[in-house]
Amino acid sequence: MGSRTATRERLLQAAEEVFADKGFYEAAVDEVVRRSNTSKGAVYFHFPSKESLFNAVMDGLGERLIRRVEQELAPVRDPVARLDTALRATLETLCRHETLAKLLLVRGPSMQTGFLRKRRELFARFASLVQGLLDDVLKERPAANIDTEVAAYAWLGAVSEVVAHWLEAGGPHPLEQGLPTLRLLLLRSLGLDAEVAAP
Amino acid sequence: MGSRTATRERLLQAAEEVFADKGFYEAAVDEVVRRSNTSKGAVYFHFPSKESLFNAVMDGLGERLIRRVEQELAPVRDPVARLDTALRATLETLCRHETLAKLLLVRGPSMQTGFLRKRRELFARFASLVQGLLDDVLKERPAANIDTEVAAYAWLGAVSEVVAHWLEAGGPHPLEQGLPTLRLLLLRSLGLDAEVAAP
DNA sequence: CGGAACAGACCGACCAGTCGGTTTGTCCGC
DNA sequence: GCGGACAAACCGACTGGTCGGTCTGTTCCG
Repeated sequence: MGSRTATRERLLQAAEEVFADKGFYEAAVDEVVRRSNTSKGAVYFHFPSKESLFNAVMDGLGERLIRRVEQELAPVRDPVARLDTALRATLETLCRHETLAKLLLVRGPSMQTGFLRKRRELFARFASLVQGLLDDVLKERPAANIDTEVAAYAWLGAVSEVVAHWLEAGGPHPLEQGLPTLRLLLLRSLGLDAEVAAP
Repeated sequence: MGSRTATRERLLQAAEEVFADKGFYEAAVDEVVRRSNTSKGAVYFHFPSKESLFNAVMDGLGERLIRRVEQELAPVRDPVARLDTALRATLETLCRHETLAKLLLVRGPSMQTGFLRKRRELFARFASLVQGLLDDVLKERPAANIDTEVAAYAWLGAVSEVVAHWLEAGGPHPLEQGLPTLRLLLLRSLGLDAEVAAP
């Protein structure tokens, strides 16, 4: 039955859950063991350390998130629509996988020095993607002197915080209440009042 | 000389530094002791636990930040100018006190479950302040259907992320490059193109 | 039989918190 | 204006528990 490498997946799955609701430090390796019905031996057979297990989890989640967004982005050509799509896809993905969102935006930070590097990497990738979208939009619209690097990080932060507020404190739902407002703010901030009624 | 309560300040000061560059878990109480030239006894005389020491630090910083912004806000009457002032004051304060910024926006999260509550509290206070400012601006301008709660958190997130990116990765400086862009995005997103040249 | 994949008892470092003791300040009676 | 009694503030060696990581098996596939 469960091929040998399936154990690795069970570990990653369990680790994702445990890290998501305990954070790195408060999560005990033994808890991951319990929740995956494996053993300490299995953990340290597949991963050299707790930290590397964590990193594997984060890498997996980050990869999935970015890939998902890029996939939805692929068929869309119009720059404004691409921006729009990216925003929606990101919110959708984060809402659909609360574990991911919690780890990335709330619990993730609840970890050690090493995690900050991981988070930086991921945010940098995402930011550069967003920056590209912004550049494309602004290419033909002299929308004023906007530093698109700053703007990209600002938007990452905005989305993160809205989702985090929902996760932590039961704030407005990112998709239902959040998306319309964020969309409006985003388009407006780029000087695109006309496009408010796009698909 | 050093009155009794001065020790408490030394402890808070040292704790602030240590927590800021180690995070909660990687910071050892003994390190705080070393850096404050006191003793373990002093720590546990003034604070019942490591966590309460941390909370005291966070409360102090949060209080200072909010008070500073409210203070700068006090003499300003025009709603748009108030928004503008809040943005600038926040960025200035965060840049001037890197320790504060690190703890609040980067390292802070690197702590345990209890911190999330503290962070939530602080962000909630700040968000409600910002929401008030937004409401005032939008009161007489039918700037469309913006959920000001969402918008407030979005702006907190935007500012946080820009500052964090600067702290962590040496991104654009929040005041020099960040402020102009953030200001533009903010005003634009509220439909205020005219005011771009205010003081 | 050999080795890869796992099980789980065990170890030891690390560190928050304790506790008996020492110092410093304060207040009183004389 | 002084001793001494009491308490608040502080010191630092020690401890007790926790948890990441190891190590000695055991299983099972080829």
